[in-house]
Amino acid sequence: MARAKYKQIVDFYKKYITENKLSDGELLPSESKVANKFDFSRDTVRRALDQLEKDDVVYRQRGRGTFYKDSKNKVKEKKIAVITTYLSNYIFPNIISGIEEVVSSKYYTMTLANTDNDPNKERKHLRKVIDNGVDGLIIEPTKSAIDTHNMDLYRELKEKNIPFVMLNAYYRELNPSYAIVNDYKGGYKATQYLLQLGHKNIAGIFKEDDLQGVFRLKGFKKALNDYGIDSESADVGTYITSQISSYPYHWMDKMLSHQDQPTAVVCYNDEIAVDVVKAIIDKGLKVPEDISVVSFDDSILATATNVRLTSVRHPKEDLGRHAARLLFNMIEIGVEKPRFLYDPELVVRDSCKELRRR
Amino acid sequence: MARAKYKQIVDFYKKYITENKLSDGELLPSESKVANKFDFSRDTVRRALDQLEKDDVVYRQRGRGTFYKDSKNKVKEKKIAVITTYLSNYIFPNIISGIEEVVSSKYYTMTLANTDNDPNKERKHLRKVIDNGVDGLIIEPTKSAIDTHNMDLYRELKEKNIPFVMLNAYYRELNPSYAIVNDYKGGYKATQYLLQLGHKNIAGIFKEDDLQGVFRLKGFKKALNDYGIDSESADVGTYITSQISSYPYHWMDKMLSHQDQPTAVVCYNDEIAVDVVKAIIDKGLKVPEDISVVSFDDSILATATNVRLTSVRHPKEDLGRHAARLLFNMIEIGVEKPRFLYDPELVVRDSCKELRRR
DNA sequence: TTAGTTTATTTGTATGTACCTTTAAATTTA
DNA sequence: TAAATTTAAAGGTACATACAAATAAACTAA
Repeated sequence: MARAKYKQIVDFYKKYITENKLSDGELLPSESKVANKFDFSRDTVRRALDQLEKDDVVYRQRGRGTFYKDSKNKVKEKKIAVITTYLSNYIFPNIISGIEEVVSSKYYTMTLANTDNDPNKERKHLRKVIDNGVDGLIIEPTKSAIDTHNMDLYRELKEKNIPFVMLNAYYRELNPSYAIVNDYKGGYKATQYLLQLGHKNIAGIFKEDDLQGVFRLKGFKKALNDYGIDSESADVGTYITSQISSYPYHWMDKMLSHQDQPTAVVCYNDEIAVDVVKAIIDKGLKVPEDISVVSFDDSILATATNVRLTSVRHPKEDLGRHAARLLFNMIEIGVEKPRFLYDPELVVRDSCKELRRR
Repeated sequence: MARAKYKQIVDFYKKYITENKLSDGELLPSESKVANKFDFSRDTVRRALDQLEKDDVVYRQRGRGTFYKDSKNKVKEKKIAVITTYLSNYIFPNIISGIEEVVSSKYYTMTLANTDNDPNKERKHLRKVIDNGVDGLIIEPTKSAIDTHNMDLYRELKEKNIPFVMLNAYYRELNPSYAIVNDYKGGYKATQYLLQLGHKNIAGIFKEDDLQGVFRLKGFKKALNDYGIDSESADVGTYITSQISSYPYHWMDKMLSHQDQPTAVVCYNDEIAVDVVKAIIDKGLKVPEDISVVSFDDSILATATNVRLTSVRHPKEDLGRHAARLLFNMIEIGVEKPRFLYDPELVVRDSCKELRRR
């Protein structure tokens, strides 16, 4: 069967509704009339009306007829989900605020969840999102550099055509839509700045279980190499999420015991920088007089501390806004792979000192 | 017709499902078998299955059969809405994080919106929440002390039996469920602390368009009176939301030009305290040596600043958690008016000095 | 053993016919 | 004129029949 007859009738009724600009409650041609018109059996017409009734386009009343049921009474608010690693601290409130700003300007609501950078929690929330049905998803992946064991669920998102935008980091193999900061360039610029101030012995501390850290480290090494310093000889500390509370302080403390103490440190982000600065001060040294520090994200911590930190800007609210807009482009216009890549600059403050050229 | 035949078949299938304790996806007797069994036409059986399919009890696959669709797969996730004045700054991320923690431990999702303390935005979001249907709402009212022009919508919430919990402040006339801090006591304790340190000339700056500010001011005055100081003679500055960016600094600046300069200031919250401290420092004075400062909320600002602030504790995450739990008690157990009133204590840090008794 | 083919079973589409129930309008009656 | 009755039209239920399309199991050939 090329095309079911009853579907022709469905189309006929739909066309009738649009062409005659019917409004809510208006009468449609009766079953028998349409059956005669097409020379189909009345049962075929009924089958079509069954379909339309199921689809909530018409309602029927015995003895009266079949009536158009206007869809404007059933506009469903659309829902998007936002899953980030954290909610309440650091730059995340700003990112979320940016998303909310865009979301609530449309007829959408957003649901929030956080993973604490735990892939199991991420899995739970992804499952929930898929099973429950959302119109779109903004997600910051957990441990994006090492752990991809929720890849199956990400693929399920794609199979079920649930539009999603990856935030802050993305899995290359998924070839997804994303809104991220160019961390490689950020790492390069931060390090380049120190090099231009005359620093040669530059240490770095980076998180290695998310892609932001991996790329920042790559940029760090590239800058060193470009300025004639073997990046392999540089002191680099790496840590993972679970070590976050103790590692940075102790690593810096150890660095300061070296005979060949670094003159500058590149820190994964402002949170780490705060610990690093504390370790420096506790050793009786000063920032930037003895040690220069640069970090990332330009968060509230960068200015709240005693030494205002020189930090690579993170767009925060703006990244959130962009992520939301990308998602809307996918949902409403059907844009395939919209992307936003932010090229960060360095915000220079008081935590770095120029070395006299030797 | 006494009873439609197809309804007998509907009942037969329903009975079959319960008696054989079918679980999701199990096969049901085929159309023709049932038709033969009852000696009805197959079309009548189909009519019954159409009904069951419409009711989401079965699904059919051509060539395979008709299968039971277990309803436990259709449990709808419940939805609660959270409306706060702000999202991304100050103590709000913590409050929201506390709510989220409780919400996501259950099979709930939460939607977020913020009002910027603007009653019009509040109205928009309330309208959305009511029209769209949520299972519950946590809301921090805007300008709770002066503006109640969304009272009609709050009443609509009650009429439609949508459970809601008011956060941080509440409208007494609604007699609602709430999770708040006892700001009166907080105001009293903060002021009492200064009085006990020997301060007699104490100024205060309070926000007057929300109830937190009104109650904190009341507690402030009560403490003064209890210690034999006429609260009417005290220097009190009040401001509203729109003046927040300029008023506190200038007010403090003016205070310091008085011939009878205060020795201590009670500030509405840490944000204000930061501006007040800045005004003091800009005059060449020091905290706490010249002027003592206490504030409210014990936020990140209280410790991030140069002078660590003595501040009245706000439970933040815990308040969020409590608000969410109260709401669940209303939704799931039907508790009538669950309430949480936090009795705050003062966190003593470095911003106050003891005066020698004269 | 494996790959393709056939067959039986199941649901999906379609037609024709018959009669029932509800509704609203037309007609009749008091 | 107002109330009661009749009638036409609409959708609702039911049966018989036929063939189409999808699926899974049984069968067959390489």
